[in-house]
Amino acid sequence: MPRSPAPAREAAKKPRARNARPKIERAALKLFIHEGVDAATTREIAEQAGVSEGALYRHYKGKDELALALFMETHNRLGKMMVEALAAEGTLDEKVGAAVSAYCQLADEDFLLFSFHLVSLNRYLPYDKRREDDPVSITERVIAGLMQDGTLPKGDPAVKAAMALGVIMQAGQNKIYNRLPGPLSQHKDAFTKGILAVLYSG
Amino acid sequence: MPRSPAPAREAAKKPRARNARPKIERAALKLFIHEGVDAATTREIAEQAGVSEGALYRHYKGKDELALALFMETHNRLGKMMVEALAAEGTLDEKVGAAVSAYCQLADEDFLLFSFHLVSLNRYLPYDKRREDDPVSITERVIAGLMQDGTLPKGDPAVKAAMALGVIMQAGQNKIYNRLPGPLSQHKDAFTKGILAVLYSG
DNA sequence: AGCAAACTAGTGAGCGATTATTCACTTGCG
DNA sequence: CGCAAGTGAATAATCGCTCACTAGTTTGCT
Repeated sequence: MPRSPAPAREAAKKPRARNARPKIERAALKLFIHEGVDAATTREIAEQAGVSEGALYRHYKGKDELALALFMETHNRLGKMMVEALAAEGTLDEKVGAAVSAYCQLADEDFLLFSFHLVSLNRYLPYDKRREDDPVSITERVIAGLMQDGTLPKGDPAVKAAMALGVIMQAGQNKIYNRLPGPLSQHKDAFTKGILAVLYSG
Repeated sequence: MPRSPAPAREAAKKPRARNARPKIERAALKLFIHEGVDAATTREIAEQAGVSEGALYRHYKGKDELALALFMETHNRLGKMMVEALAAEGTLDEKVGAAVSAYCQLADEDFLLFSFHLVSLNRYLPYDKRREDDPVSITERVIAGLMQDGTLPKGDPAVKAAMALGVIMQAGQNKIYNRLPGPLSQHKDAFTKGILAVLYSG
């Protein structure tokens, strides 16, 4: 008659995981970034997290919802940041400096989360339905205003916005490819000067 | 006794497709761009191309090889272009102007192929093993040289290269999102001025 | 405090659905 | 005729997700 548990001998039962949610999120981020959301399987995520597969579904409806939530976490913070930095009092140079600093800080604070946002923009940007306070639209409107009042040379605000954002976003991309060692903040002065140079060009 | 074909009556047999390869490539590009390589199924590609599923395997080993081939087609042309434009005789302004013109022309000539390259850089760049004449390395080396001889202010060539490339690459991205109507060439002067402004900044 | 019911969170085998790829066959051009 | 190209049903493998179960913690009642 086997006494029910009998934990004495035999391959010491694996202890049950605790606090699975953050483990899942970190593991998912790594796999999503390096393999892509579709290629990363729920089994891989669970294994990498040291958690069972079912645990994912206690916290998220499914893999897609997990990925979208991780994206939106950064995306929403980024939108707020941009509004705050650009709406503050001060010269254009100060505003750009503030926005760049905030962006670099976000990146250095949690580079995995930041990287996933950057490499997933293509896939998830359409989910940002607001079209009002998304980073690109904000930038465009600020630039259009500055062209009106003569601070910046006239031109196409959409083109200027793309170029200005490209200066720092491409730097982020290259950091993901390990082409820029060290924290992003290290280069914030270079980014600020570069963006301002683009803005005043024309 | 049924005569073998008997094509007379009954739902006029669908005519066999011809020249399947280019049809498959165009269909695949559209689906790869808008759904991603993993999400686009071989069935969808075949249907969109008006071709049977098996046809794909007459020309490619599989879906992944097809995607990589489409990426490399643009990637190799881009590498050659950069080398030609930047190695030519002339001032820095002329070189940048030439590179920008070539890039815009590539984009406008076949925007699907160009778009797929741009949105897939993350996935396929690691396949570019050369590390010698890939666009980013080329740019870095040119910039490093110009810093040496005093044409450009001293600084980190990797950062400058990222910022300069970002100016035009982000514009390409935004065109994919329909934020920049019309051909990219239309803005080549703005891109050239923006890139030069970044290069000289510091 | 003592105790058990209720609840929360983790488990992992298994299911249904989907997918990339194969292959025996067909077509039609040169 | 011979071969390159196209067909599509069949297949084997994989994957996301469900579910019945369980461990550990909190709650509520006496």
